[in-house]
Amino acid sequence: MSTEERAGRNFIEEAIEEDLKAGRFDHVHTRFPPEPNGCLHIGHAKAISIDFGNAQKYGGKCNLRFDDTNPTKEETSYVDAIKQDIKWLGFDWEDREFYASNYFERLYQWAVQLIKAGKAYVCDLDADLVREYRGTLTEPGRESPNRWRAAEESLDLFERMRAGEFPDGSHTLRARIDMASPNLNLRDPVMYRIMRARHHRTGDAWCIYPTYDYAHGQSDSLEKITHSLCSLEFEDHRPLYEWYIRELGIFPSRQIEFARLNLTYTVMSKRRLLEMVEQGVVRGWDDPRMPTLSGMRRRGFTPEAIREFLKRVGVAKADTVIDYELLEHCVREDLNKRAPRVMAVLRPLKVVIENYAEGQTEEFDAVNNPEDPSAGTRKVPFSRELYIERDDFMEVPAPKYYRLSVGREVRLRAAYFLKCTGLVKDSRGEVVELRCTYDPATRGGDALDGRKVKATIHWVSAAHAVDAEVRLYDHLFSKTNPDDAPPGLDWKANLNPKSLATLAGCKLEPSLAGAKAGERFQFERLGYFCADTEEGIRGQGLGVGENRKLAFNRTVSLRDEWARIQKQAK
RNA sequence: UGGGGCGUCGUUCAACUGGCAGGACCCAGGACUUUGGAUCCUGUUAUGAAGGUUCGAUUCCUUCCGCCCCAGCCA
Repeated sequence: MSTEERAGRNFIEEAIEEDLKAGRFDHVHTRFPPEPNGCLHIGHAKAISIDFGNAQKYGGKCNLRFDDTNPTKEETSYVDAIKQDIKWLGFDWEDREFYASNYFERLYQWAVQLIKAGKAYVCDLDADLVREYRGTLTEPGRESPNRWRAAEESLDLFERMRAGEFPDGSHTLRARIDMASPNLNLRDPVMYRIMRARHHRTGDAWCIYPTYDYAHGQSDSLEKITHSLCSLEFEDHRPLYEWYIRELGIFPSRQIEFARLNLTYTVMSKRRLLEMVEQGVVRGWDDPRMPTLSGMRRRGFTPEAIREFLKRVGVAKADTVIDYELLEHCVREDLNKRAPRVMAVLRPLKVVIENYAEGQTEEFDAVNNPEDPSAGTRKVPFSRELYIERDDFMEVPAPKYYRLSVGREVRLRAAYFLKCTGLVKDSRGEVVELRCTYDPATRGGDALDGRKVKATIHWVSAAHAVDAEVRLYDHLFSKTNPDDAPPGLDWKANLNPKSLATLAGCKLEPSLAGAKAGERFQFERLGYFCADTEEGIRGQGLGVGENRKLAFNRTVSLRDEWARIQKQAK
């Protein structure tokens, strides 16, 4: 292996290669182990790409395993959503869809084995007492009164726990390890708790459920996972997983921990995302402002852009907060290459071309994508009355503003030069219409006399335009770090009240009338937009039939030099 | 205070394991442009601190400082 190949390798890849070289494993088998208690977010996408990515890279396999050990929080609907998201991201677990709940009987038998070996016991302490006996960070814990109870007695009690003889919370099965361990996870951790809850897969078959800590390592072991990749907070749990594996004498996976992904201007914990969903701060898990994969999908992000983003983010052990701008950069880069250009006027201002005959129409060929000649051209209708963007006209032009103003000439994209000759105001003094003239000699956008214009603006023929609703999204939080809240307030105080702006009555070029849900476009000079999948017509795309309602979500704006200049001027 | 981790440009990842600290994003200039887009060029800024070993330290040693995680019958 050349030095070039070695360089740039992350620490997980180095570890895997060491293992392969040293013969600790002769292949690579990983797993992605979500709990079906919420939807996947971009942080999970990092884990997915590490788990599936390393399997791919080393010619191995990656399992999908639902860690469903807590029936009070888990639902089948989340299982389905998670599967959909992983597929969408572009990864495939083939037929290896597993559940920790598949192993309940096996885990139970192992627990029995540990009890018989004197390594586990039934404890009668309730939750409060268990906590009290555990000690603190600096003081050792105390032994449970039942710690040395005979194995036969524990066995009997454990069987009766399973049989449903005891009320919820009255007993637990605990591993007998070390109440004085500086690692609290080793102070006789709970293996089983009594919980009368219907499980999404096993129904009412069980009234005792294994804890995650008891189930996880053995699940990996059962699946012969070689490399169990997880996030940093489980580092302290590794000695516990290894204890179970050792005591049971079963296949030892190697756990390697990496830092989770954080993004500026957002929160990334399922608990908080759930809270926003439940409190109606957002419209659901797939609200386009959410960092969930379903939200990002609806927003218009591509799986390719997300994978590229993750690649650039890298893998390390230091806590990280990635600039949201990097994500934006990656979508723009991807969509620039693939999204067809169209013209859409979000805040319409009417233009009447005085020297263009009433009732006359013509069509122009507009380039679909200057980055991709094979994308071809389309027809765009033109007529005497147009809509242009309000922002593309200034009654009193600011310095360095070189769009339209009375007396100025600009180019209408793919059409003609247009000169503003006057304006019409309403009773409140607001400009409601521009009077203009066009130059017939500039058809297609070039002046034969060689004269130049400083700006090219987009437009839509009023008579041919289709109406749509367009949603403009901004950061969900107004601070880069939502936790940076005033004294006494929490992260919710930093919710951005302007994270959603809904614009009705937007005017789109007619080619957009048949846009299908999920289709992405560049609205020229504005940004990338995605036809919404929720509103409009279920399944068959938008803009047809009785339910006609076109709606687009802004994925990301184009980089905006003018906005920068304005900002600097302030 | 116990244990486990982590400290390299503003952000993130590198530096072939002792040899000129590099890339990407961001930012600032400029070129080009029928998108103030894209593209291209240029530029600013970093090894947490102090000692030590060495011809030479981001890398090895010592001490210190800072940040994150752990006291669920959550995962």
